[in-house]
Amino acid sequence: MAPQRNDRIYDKCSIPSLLVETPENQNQKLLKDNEELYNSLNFINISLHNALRRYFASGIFDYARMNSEAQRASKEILRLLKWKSQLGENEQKMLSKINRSAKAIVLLIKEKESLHNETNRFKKSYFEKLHQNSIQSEPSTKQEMVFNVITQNMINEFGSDKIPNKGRRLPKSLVQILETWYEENIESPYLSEETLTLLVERTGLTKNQVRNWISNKRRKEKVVNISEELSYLLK
Amino acid sequence: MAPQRNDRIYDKCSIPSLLVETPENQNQKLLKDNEELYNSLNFINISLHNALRRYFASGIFDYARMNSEAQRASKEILRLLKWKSQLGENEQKMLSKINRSAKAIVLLIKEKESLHNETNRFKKSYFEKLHQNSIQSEPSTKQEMVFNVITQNMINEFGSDKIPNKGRRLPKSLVQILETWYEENIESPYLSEETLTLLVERTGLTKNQVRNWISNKRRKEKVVNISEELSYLLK
DNA sequence: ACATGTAATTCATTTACACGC
DNA sequence: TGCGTGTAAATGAATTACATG
Repeated sequence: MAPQRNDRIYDKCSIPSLLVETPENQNQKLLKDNEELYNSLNFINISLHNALRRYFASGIFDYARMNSEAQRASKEILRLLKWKSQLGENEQKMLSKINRSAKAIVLLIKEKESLHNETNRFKKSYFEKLHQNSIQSEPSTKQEMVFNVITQNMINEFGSDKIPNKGRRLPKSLVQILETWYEENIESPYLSEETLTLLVERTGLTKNQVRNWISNKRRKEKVVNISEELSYLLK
Repeated sequence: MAPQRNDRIYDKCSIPSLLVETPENQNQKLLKDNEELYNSLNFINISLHNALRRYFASGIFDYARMNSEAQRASKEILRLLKWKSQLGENEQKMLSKINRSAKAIVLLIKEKESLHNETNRFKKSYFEKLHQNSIQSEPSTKQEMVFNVITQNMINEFGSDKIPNKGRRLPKSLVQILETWYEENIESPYLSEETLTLLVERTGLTKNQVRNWISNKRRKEKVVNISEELSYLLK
């Protein structure tokens, strides 16, 4: 009934499963028609695939390289896809693989970005508090190191500092947790002290953030219900 | 197939048809329960209805008054509607009537606004061209007069001046015309010289605006089609 | 703690225009 | 040329935070 927004395709396929098959070995028996298009697509697929494997092998997230690789791939694909009527079955399958890899990369990038932002917020409040004027938060050239050093717990501890976050989206994964709780308790979506603590633990958000989210959610549902109600009689 | 955005409820009921019934006479036989709520709603309905009738009787668009009246009504309604379970059938019907009137008023306001904007653009280019420094476009306190004085034709004639309009929405009614043409010619949505002239006449837009719109529409459809294609194989 | 109002922000979409073919 | 493509600017709806009673 309630309009859910989070049905994103690339959440459904796990990233490790993308890496099971090595793309170079697939479909060695090629086709006559569209051979060039197929080869171009295959090349893109391999390069994306390698980018993902590189990351999962080394654990190092080369943001700039991965980003540019994904960007270039998606532009190249759109360039190739001038006329969809030209696409054979094999090209479609290859596109599907490319799409999955590219979206996995985008997903990774976004997660890193949001974690990077939270990291900066943490660093800022941390340094402002303890070393008021001595240590300036060093210009972070190594995003991957920051990512490895800051844990969720550390963010939780310092998350209650007053850095206003008005309008800034919460990470989708956290919203999903809240959304799930709300749907499960749709009959009476109000927080007890225990559920509040539980959700604070699960999400790493502050009490106020959880309370606000649930409150805003109740309001949203209400508005949706009312206007459905009203428009019902409007034919 | 193509996602249409323009299915707005209040486009379906013509405004004059709203004015056929005089609200004071309806439903004189009242109910015991919720009597107070019903009376409040009825009062709002009457005031909105009167605003509309005032406009259609006199032809004068009292923007500020109508706007504030509609705003006040919608706030009052939301305040009354704290719990939808308290709504009886009569209250729902009354809400339906109120909703129709309020939306008609909002529609009127928006149309006036967009016409007012076009009017100002016209005046600006007109005066800049002819009376470079003598006549400054007078501060327009009388929106309703401007609306009555400027015709679509006058706007057409001066619409080809170079006042960039990037990102500014075209009036919905014009977009509807282009949309209709596009759907009718979906098999080959390309403009000949004659169809271009026809659409320029019908919409009052410039040749370039029509060409741009159709071109942007082709691109949009293509992207939609491609991603449907891709997501199909993604399960 | 809640409903409600509303400010600040973001995101996808709309329109306009530049460039190369 | 008109076309496809890239992209800038603006919009408007949705998201989050916070104030009030």
